[in-house]
Amino acid sequence: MRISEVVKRTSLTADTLRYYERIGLLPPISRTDSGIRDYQDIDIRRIEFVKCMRRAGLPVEVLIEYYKLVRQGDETIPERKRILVEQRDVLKDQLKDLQEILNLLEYKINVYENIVLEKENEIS
Amino acid sequence: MRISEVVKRTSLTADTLRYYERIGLLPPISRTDSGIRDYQDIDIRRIEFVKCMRRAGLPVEVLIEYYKLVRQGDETIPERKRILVEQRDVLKDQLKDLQEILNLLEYKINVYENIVLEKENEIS
DNA sequence: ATAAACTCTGGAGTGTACTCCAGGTCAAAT
DNA sequence: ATTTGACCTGGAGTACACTCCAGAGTTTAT
Repeated sequence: MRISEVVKRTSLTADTLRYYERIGLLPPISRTDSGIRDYQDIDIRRIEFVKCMRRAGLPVEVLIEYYKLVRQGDETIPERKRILVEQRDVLKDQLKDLQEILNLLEYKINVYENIVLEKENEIS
Repeated sequence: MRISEVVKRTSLTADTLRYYERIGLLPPISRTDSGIRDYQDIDIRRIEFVKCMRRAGLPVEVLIEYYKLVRQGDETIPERKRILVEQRDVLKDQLKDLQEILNLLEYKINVYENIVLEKENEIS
């Protein structure tokens, strides 16, 4: 499928898709005879995984490293696992952090809510 | 207290603290006669809140806007509350997202774990 | 067959949030 | 009194992750 189709499916931009390929975050995509990119389903799955990990804050550099290991074959599985475990732990910490911040926000919102209510009482 | 003390307490850098003041994310900090910053406890509390909101991904611009509203007095309370509520909702979505990504990571790690175990069985 | 729409490359530009000077002043210790 | 270390300002530089061209070729619809 052509790049515009991938744009629709992944909601990444064509520029981003080409950029990812350029920096080695995606493999060289197969081309038609005239040189136009022809994405396969497997490419889409990889793009989705990349998208997902990026949303989780995993730096592009780490993902490139990860796929370099994938290309090197099965003996890199422990190293790949290490990367994922590390990222999981980062994510876990982040999740805990965000939960606390969420609580703080709820508290602050509540404070404002009460101030507004008090003002309304003063008026009446 | 001087900036080095604030660095210790908040683990922000001196450059960042001065930068935050420059862009109006912190108020002008009081100075000694010779022009050296002399932070108060209230400044620390504000810095902590800023730090917290930054970790949650709230853009610096939004925080500046928020403190602009604080300076304008009580009639901006509903608007301030709106900002916090908006950020809370963003955070909630993000939290859900991250939870899903965490699950995906756990799954992937498990897959690798199983591959490693299978290999060990082959050997024995 | 020709206009309109899509795709290509390589390189430059953008936004966000710092981070790092240079060149100078100030404070504390010897 | 002078060395050492902390602090000051204004401005330039950096890192990351895109994002946006210009100029050229390709495909599709009329």
